[in-house]
Amino acid sequence: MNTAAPSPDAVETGFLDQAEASCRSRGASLTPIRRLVLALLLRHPRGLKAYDLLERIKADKPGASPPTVYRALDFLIEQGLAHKVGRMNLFVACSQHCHQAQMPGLFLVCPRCNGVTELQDDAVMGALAASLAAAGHQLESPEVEIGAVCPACRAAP
Amino acid sequence: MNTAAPSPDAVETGFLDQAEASCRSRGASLTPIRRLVLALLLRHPRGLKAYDLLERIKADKPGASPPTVYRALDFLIEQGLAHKVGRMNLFVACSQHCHQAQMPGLFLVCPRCNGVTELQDDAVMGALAASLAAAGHQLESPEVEIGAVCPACRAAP
DNA sequence: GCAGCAGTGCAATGTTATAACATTGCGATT
DNA sequence: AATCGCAATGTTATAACATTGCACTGCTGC
Repeated sequence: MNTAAPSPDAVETGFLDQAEASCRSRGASLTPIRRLVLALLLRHPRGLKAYDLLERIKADKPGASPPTVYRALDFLIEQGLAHKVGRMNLFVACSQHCHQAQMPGLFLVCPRCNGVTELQDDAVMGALAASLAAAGHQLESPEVEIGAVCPACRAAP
Repeated sequence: MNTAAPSPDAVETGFLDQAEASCRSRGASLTPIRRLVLALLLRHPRGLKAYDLLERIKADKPGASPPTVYRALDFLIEQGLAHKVGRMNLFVACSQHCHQAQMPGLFLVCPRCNGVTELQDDAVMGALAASLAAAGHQLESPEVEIGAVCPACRAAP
């Protein structure tokens, strides 16, 4: 239809294909179910709950059950393609390159709208890592989740 | 028994009394149930799950039910006396002075042993706050929870 | 063929949290 | 004293989130 710019669908498909390749390179496979879950997460940047996801999956796969979703999510999280927002039992796609970059990233979770923003700030992360190291601790994962009210919700209280 | 140093019980009671006073000064009251929950949390620095707490409360209050616990926890959290570890659905007493200091504090949560360490690092927190502000966000709460392997667990894998 | 394994379907269950409504206890007002 | 108002608590049920265990399928290498 449109050759001037890639359509959103094309962007999504591109991302999925890339994710698939990246999985394969690690000996894992992005099966249809997993790909579907990832696609759903990509389409909902605010994140989705496991059971919302389940409802949506059922449209394609009527037999889907909780384990279907959780298994797919575990896989995606293992592969660095998705994250769980602990606070809210919310899952989001890691649409950014945080898993490509070596530097850990910040996840800003808005408690009002559930929006998740990924923020890259090497100065902060460097300071944080240094401080943890000084205390003998070691960052668990490259994603640090922080509760912070987003600009939109700050403006409209 | 021992007049040379305060016993652990005395320390705990002192802390509870202090908490009670602090609540009263804000027009809230640390009722027996709430005090009991706080005491249990203090005795378990690794944190407790809501239903573990419930079991223990039942020893004193056989009629206790889930809402009993959750209401007490909500209250304690509101008052800055306890904190929920989102990741693990774990509740810990805020034994430190993080609620007295103006500066937000870091909560280091070890994913292996569930231990929670409170860390005060103004440089990191300052940098973090500045970075968030630059992105238009605002820290939600003065407690920032971070998954980090603790020294003990790092030493003994 | 068929042993082994990753992925999936399915049922049951476990765990965490809240809704909804009734009741109690206590200080203030009349 | 009777009543009201209000915070806290009791009680029941259920919603929401997550896992376990086992059976089955389809593939890959022998």
